[in-house]
Amino acid sequence: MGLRLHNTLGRKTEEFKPLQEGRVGVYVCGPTVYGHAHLGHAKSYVSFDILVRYLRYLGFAVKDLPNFTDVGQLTDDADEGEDTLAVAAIKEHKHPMALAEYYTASYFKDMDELCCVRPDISPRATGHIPEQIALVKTLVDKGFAYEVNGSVYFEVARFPGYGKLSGRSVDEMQAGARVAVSTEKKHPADFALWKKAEPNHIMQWYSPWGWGYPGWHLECSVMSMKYLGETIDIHGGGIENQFPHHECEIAQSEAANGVPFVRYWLHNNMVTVNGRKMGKSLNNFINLKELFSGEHQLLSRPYDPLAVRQLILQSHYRSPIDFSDAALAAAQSGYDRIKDAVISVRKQIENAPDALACASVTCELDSLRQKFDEAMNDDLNTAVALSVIFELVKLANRLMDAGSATAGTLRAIEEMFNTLGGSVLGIVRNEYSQAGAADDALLDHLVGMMITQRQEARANKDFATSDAIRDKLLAFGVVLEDKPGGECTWRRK
RNA sequence: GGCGGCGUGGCCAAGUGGACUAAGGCGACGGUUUGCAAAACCGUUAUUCAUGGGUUCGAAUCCCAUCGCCGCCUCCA
Repeated sequence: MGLRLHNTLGRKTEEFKPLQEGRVGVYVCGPTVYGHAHLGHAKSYVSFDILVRYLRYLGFAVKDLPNFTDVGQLTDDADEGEDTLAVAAIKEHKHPMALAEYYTASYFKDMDELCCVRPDISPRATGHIPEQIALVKTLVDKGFAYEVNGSVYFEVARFPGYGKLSGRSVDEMQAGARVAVSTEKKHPADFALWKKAEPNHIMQWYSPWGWGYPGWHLECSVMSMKYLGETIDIHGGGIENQFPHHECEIAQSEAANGVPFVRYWLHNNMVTVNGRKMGKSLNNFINLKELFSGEHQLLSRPYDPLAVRQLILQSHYRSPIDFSDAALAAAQSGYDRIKDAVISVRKQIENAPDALACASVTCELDSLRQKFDEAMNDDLNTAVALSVIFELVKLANRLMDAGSATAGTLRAIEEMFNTLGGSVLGIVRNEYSQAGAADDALLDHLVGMMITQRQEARANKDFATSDAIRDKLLAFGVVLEDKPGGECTWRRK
């Protein structure tokens, strides 16, 4: 059985078959760059990073396309709606484009820390204004949209499929409408394709309807169409965007093109912090820089970015995840265990007897890989896939404890760590800054001197001195470990 | 008001009709090792899956009810 994905359109887990054999286009709704990336971004983009990595592991040529929203989206549907980017720009006394640039760089830095692979293309909304205008024109020409007073609205009543993704009907929404209805619209559910700009609006472009700026949902339709085609394989995003954002994307795209817009809709669930929705006003808002530095009142310590990644992978992307200091600490411990095992395996390869891999181990590795593939094929069950990595850790440690592993065996294990833990899950690095590494040569010598002193003290049964040396080094983050043969090794804490 | 989801050991979490006498991680406890540690390994840690009914030969998994929690419906991942 190949890869099966849960398709929000239809709410079923289906066999994944791309439109073109061997090639997959993935569009992911990216961030609005008016602030630093936070835990929610981490969950979403790690989830879709895993999708892309796994598709590549399966041999697909993947075109990966998360966008940046750098023209502010409206905060509400009314005429006086404010533009989030413009509001942030005014607060920070910067041009919106400078702001977008700054936070785009910040976003990439954080995603690099989380080991998310860089996208093939990161299209910006402001770079696609002519295309957006063209799409609005098409929709007007085809009778799906109407102009009122310099703004253009999509007429939902003309598109019968509206609501098929989110399972809502236009009538229900009208009944539950909490937003003041714009007087310009024919129907409350109609949404803006193009908005007329007031003279003081900073970001505006000239269009057939006068000066204005694009509506909320247009960029995703336009950019996915431009780079991936009229029908795309996979569109991902946060579950909160299911409605109205994705529903509107479908309406615009399908009305304009007359073909299905997206074949598989994937939505990741939300994060909570200590069991509550994360929000700026709730005093539980944690961004990634705070998480990595530990500088936040809800955190007891800094966390390794990959420990955060591991925590995300420990639950399913469609389940909500609760971030708490305890959960992060537990993930950090587990992550350290994997990291230590990988480092040990790599170190031991040089000293191990030079012989081929042991057949029984090869056999065990095969079954682990099979278990891993089955888990990932089942709608990207990373929790089970990660458990395979822990089984690999146990196997590796057991073999190293026994001291009989050949270089071939250890290389086979390392290869599994690199492929499954590294290439697919992204929690195993190619290199760790550790004892013996080139950039640590000086440190290795210095710690080596301390170890020699301590060994002398131990030989004289001067344990007060030997323990003092160990404690002092620990205070600097250097852990000493005595091995059975009397040898002592060190590692970073 | 409408829509959706969740409740599994001390904590996180997978499993969603039979191989479940419930994976994995964290933690705790005991053992091996150690001068003592650390790390690693071995073992123990849920007869039970919010509660009460029901369907079934069989239910953590399906149905109904009750309680509790969360999210979306407004820019948001």
